[in-house]
Amino acid sequence: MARATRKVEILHAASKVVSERGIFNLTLEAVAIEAGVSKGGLLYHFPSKEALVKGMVEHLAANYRDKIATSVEDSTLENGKWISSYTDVTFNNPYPNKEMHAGLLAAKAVNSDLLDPIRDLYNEWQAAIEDDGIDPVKATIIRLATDGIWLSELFDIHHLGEDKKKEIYLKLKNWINE
Amino acid sequence: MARATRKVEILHAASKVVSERGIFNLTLEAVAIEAGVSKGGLLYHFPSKEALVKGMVEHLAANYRDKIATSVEDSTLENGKWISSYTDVTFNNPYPNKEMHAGLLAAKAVNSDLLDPIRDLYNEWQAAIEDDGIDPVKATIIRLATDGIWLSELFDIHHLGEDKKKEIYLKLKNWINE
DNA sequence: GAAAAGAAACCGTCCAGAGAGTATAGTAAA
DNA sequence: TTTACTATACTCTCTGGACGGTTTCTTTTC
Repeated sequence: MARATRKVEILHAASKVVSERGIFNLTLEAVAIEAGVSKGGLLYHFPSKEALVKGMVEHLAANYRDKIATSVEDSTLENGKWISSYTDVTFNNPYPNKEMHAGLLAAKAVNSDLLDPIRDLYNEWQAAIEDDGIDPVKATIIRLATDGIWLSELFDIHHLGEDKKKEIYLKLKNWINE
Repeated sequence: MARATRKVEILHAASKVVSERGIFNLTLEAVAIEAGVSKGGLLYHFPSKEALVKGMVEHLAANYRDKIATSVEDSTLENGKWISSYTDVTFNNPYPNKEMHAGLLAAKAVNSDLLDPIRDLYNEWQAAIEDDGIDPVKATIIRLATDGIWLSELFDIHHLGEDKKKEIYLKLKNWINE
């Protein structure tokens, strides 16, 4: 309805196509149909496929950044705000992760330069994590372990059960304030 | 020359194409040229694109499994053989990782079922790691952290410097025997 | 405040190019 | 004779993007 919404709807549709049908099915027509828009309408908003994927990445990067930033602001911790927020959001927010998966795969496939917004994100977070009031090596390991779960979910390679995942989450969180 | 070699050469060529030019350039013709084989010759060995990607995944899975198995056999550790080997191989072996990246991306793009050999690998390793004589949660976290580095290298998102990477490696290795 | 004008947000078709896979005829070596 | 190819040509399908509409909103003018 509102105008900004349509673009976002299209981006969600694109993510959905990638998630459910794979990158090779990320065609303009498939996205248009999924979004309930004609091909012409899609191209009005995103003049090329690359522009569409760029939109996906930028959108999810902004989204993810906000989530983490909000979590950091709400944190009452003395030390380890950033790493704690990163772990919380990434472990407990299946939605942005799904979009992230689709966006990453699409960008990697279409044009690696499109990953720049993600690179910026990671540079910011890595810097914050290393200046988070706790041992930077420890903090980085916690981040990496969090990303490790991500990798296996992205490729659907190995799923730790929910219980094991929780154990790991708790151990990591606990380690922050050790 | 030898018959088994040609197939392997083609698989390497395919990985190279994916690594250097992205998944969308993984065409039969591109692989054939890269491998120094005609398109007909390529199709003689791999009758379809899917068969080619299947070959890639199976080859790298076998390769990776061997590397880890050899490392485990050579290990003199009482406890933590598996997790230690996994970390060693993954940190210090850029070659199988590059192939792994290409194979994963190609399989994910073409047909997720092709990832089954990787799933088998991970199931085996996860089982071994949980029965490795050390706290299974700790061992799993070490594995995940190792995979985390992987993720960022796969997407070329963020590179810890070699020095930081080494610090992390040492801390993880040290943690095994703590 | 109604009508006209213009911009924004779409729709639907067409086409050129590319790539997967087929077909086929031939070659070299073991 | 079989295996392991080369080389070329051809079919068939799909897809990105161009293009020329049409409708809906917004603003201006009288």
